[in-house]
Amino acid sequence: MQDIELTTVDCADCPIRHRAVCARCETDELELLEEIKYYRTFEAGQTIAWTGDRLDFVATVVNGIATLSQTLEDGRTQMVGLLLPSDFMGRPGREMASYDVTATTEVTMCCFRRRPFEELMRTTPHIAQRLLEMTLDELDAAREWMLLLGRKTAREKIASLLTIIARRDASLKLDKVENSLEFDLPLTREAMADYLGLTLETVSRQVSALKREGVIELAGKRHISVPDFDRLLLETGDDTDGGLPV
Amino acid sequence: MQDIELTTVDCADCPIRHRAVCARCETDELELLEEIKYYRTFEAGQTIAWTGDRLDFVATVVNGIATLSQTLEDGRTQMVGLLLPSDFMGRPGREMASYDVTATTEVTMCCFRRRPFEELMRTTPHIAQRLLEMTLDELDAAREWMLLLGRKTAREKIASLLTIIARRDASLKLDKVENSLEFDLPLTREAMADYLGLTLETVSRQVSALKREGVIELAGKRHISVPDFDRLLLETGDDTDGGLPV
DNA sequence: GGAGGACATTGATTGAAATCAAGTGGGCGC
DNA sequence: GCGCCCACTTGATTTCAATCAATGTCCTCC
Repeated sequence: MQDIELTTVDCADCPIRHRAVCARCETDELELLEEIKYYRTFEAGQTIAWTGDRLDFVATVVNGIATLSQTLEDGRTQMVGLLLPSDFMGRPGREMASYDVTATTEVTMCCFRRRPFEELMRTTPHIAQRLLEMTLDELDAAREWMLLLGRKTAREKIASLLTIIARRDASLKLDKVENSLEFDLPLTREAMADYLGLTLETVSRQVSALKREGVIELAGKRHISVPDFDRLLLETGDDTDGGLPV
Repeated sequence: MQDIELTTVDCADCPIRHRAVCARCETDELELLEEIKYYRTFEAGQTIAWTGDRLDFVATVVNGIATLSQTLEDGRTQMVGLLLPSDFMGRPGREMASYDVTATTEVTMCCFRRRPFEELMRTTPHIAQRLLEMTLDELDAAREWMLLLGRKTAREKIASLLTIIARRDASLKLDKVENSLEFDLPLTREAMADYLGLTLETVSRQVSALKREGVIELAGKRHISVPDFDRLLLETGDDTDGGLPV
């Protein structure tokens, strides 16, 4: 758990200022946060917390990718969440980590000591409001993942994961979602397998199959290009229509 | 969606007063809620909301059981949540239902029109605080379910479901959790299958297998008794130790 | 009391993904 | 440049759960 103390960045210049738990804060509220925040960096592969560890801070991912995962006695593991920039880690009111948290890439986190943060939540409704909103979104995402884990085929799972990564990537780059796009996979085949409830061999086979059939193209192991995004969407098994109101 | 208007019960007499979204409210705050609340009853089997429906209320389950489920284009369905007494339904700030909500038994709900409720959340931090807490708990439950869906065997899934129902039942009855206990299954085999990401035949086979091996005993289709709860726990694949801090 | 239907069990067979087992290929250190 | 390691691919086989197909068992309603 050795890590590097970083120069603290001014909240006003923070790249995720408008999406993180502090999104709704006014300038004066930001100043309060600014006082209790500190940065930490974790290397790729490093464990940020183990299930059951005492965790004295909560944090926002500033950049990099981390995973949340759970493990059964005999070692079977399931990833239960992906922490991307602006995502929040830790639970106010809880002393211990509920999941294993691992840095997939190098990760920088904006940390707050838990006690002062809990106190701020009480006095600053904007923080609690935003956290509720983010938690509700995460719950929706977890439930969508339940549908994938419980009912989708291996091929649909892969297509769904690629879709999600492609969308997120496009939104970060502020590209409009064109029908063709490309991106890098931030996960190993094994991490993909842990996310999708598959084995790494099955992941590899399905990626190969999608490539063979021209749904995706590979450059190296990790760079994917999708010539026809609608075609990929068709492979996810999801409703194709957006589900807009009547 | 036809339903029966019930005589409104005084919040102070409400059986779930201390566990629901209103748990933290003071007497004066309860009075505000009291003004905007109304009861609705849904029959067993009735659909409370379809995904994408406009939903002008949020609600707390007072009694009965309802399910949240999602469906793929071709009809495969996955249950993503179980609403038990005191659980909250609907999302402040969202107009449409995100899931199909179905009454499994007869269900009574304590409803609040969405707009006034959202307004109350803004002015009454105790409600927002409690809702955040409940949402975080649901997120934990959803993630535990992801582990089950992604990595457990059919037998482990059944054992896990029985464990959860047994525990909840014991907590409702205020029994101390003895090593032997009994309860009724509130779900059909099909609903169990939808929850566990299995087919109803597999559910039936695994229940039969656990019975054959003496892990459980059946009286009728739905009444289960567990002679040795630890034995059942062993079948869930979960860590046996409670995961207490070091 | 019997017909009909919903819910459940059980059996036979198939099939998708896991498992077991070699390989391949690229990056890195020496 | 060589070898090694790691991430990944591919192949052969097994296995668990799905699927297809009968029954069985209540329960309700005439």
